[in-house]
Formats: sequence, C-alpha cells, structure tokens
Amino acid sequence: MSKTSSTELANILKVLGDPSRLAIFDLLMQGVQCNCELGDQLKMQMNLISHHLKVLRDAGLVDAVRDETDARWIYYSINRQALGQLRGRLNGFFDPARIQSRQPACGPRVISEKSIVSLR
Amino acid sequence: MSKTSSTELANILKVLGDPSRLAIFDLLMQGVQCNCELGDQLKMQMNLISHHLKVLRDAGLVDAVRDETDARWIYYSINRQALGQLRGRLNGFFDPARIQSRQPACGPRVISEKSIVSLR
DNA sequence: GATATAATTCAATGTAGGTTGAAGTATTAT
DNA sequence: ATAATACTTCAACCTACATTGAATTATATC
Repeated sequence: MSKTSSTELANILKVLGDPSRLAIFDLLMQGVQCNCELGDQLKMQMNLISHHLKVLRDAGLVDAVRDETDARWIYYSINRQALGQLRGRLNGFFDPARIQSRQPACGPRVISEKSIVSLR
Repeated sequence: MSKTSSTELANILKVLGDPSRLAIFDLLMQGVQCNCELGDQLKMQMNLISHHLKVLRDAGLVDAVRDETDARWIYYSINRQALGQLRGRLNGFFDPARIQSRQPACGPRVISEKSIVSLR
C-alpha cells in the first residue's frame, strides 16, 4: 500500500480512535439522531457533542439535515456510502492474505552486497 | 454495542490512527521484519521505530522474536490471531446492516410524555 | 419586540502523546 | 578487555486536541 494511502487511512482511524467520538458514531449506527439525545445518552455537554459531530462530518462519515417543520433541530446520520467505502478499505488493509512471508533484508543470515563483492 | 466494547475498539483504532504507526504496521504486513529496515524505509530514527513498535506490541497487534544465531537482531511480525480478531470486530462494527431506521426521540414530531399528560 | 430553544462557535485550559537526543542494555566481534 | 552492533529506555520538549464555560447564531414561540 502506498504511503499516502496509508496516511489517509490513519487519519480516518484517528477520527474514530477517540472513545467519545466512536460512541457517538455507534449511537448513530443505532439510529439516534439529534444532538440532545446523544448528549443525554453519553452524559456529555451539547457543545462537546457538537464538536465531535463536526469532526465526524468533516471526515465525511456523518451527514446532517435540518428538521423541515422546525429548523432548530438537526438530525445526524451515518453516511452510508462513506461507511461502505471505509469497510472496504479496512477489509483490504487488514486482510491476513496480505501478510507476505519474506526473508529479513538485514541480520546475520543475509549475505550483504558488500560481502558478495568481497567474496569474488 | 456496549460502551466498554466501543471504548476498547476506540483504543485499538487510536493505536493504528497514527500515520507513522500505521505505516510500520503496513510494512510488517508486507513482510518487513527488522527495526533497521523499517527505519530505512520510513526515514525514521531507530528509537522512534522502537517506541511505535512497543505501542503496537502492547496492543497485541505485533509480535517480536530474537534471531537464534545472533540475539542482537529482533524480527517483528503481525500477530495473525489479533489481526483476525480485529478484522472481525471492524466488520461487525462498521456493518451497514447495523444501521437502524429510528424516529428521533426528540424534536417537534415527538409527542413528549409531558404533553400527553397535559392533554388528558 | 422579547423570550426561549437547539445548536454552533469562540477562547482558554490542560494534558496525552509524538518526536528528539542522549544514555543504557544486551549481545557479538576483535 | 575493548569496541562495535542492534535495540531499548529515559528525560525533555512541543504540539495537537479533548474538554470546559461563555458568547453567538438561527429559528420559533409568546
């Protein structure tokens, strides 16, 4: 895997690698939608929930829509496309079949370039 | 998903959610094994590699064995069991089928307990 | 217009943790 | 014994960022 691609994945994992944020994500998977209920469930202040939701939204993982009848309310949900993409990337990256058996390029068992030359 | 389980997963994702560390993990998936070669590939100092390897080992993701003929060398590798477990947990957590459609528990469309009572 | 509600934004704080350089440990070679 | 090698550990630094409280925005109600 290319270094940039690995870095991109790391950044997504960092977004999800916070207990509060992953808990929010998990509640959204369960269908919880509004900021206030998230706060109730997790016993967190509303502005903190809002902060984490922004991080999740900036990462493209979460969507937000305003209520049509009362625009003060905002409903959050998992971005299904992003979820599918993430799932695919995780499966690709953490695939046991990817593990290659390979001789160490250094260490005592390796005949180095230099020693090959010196043997001639 | 329980909160503790979610937190556990978050901690693993945090370990992997660092670009340097995920790059090391990725090289180990490709079969690179010794500290020095990891450092060469990633242009990082050996002690820093060592630090990140310790974090990965503490998380159970990576194994280390000493060379039998020259114990100065240590070969690192992906812990296959941990990789399989992680893959399973990730697939379980980021499963689109988990997303539940659910009415918001708050917002204007919800008839609250209080209003029900006041209507009687 | 004034007040209330839902949520965001801002400024400040505190700390976890990535990075660095130097010292230390274990093993092997001379 | 001394030096070299491979790696780890330690101490210090520094930055990113989660958290907090207050102020702000936007919308709705009275």
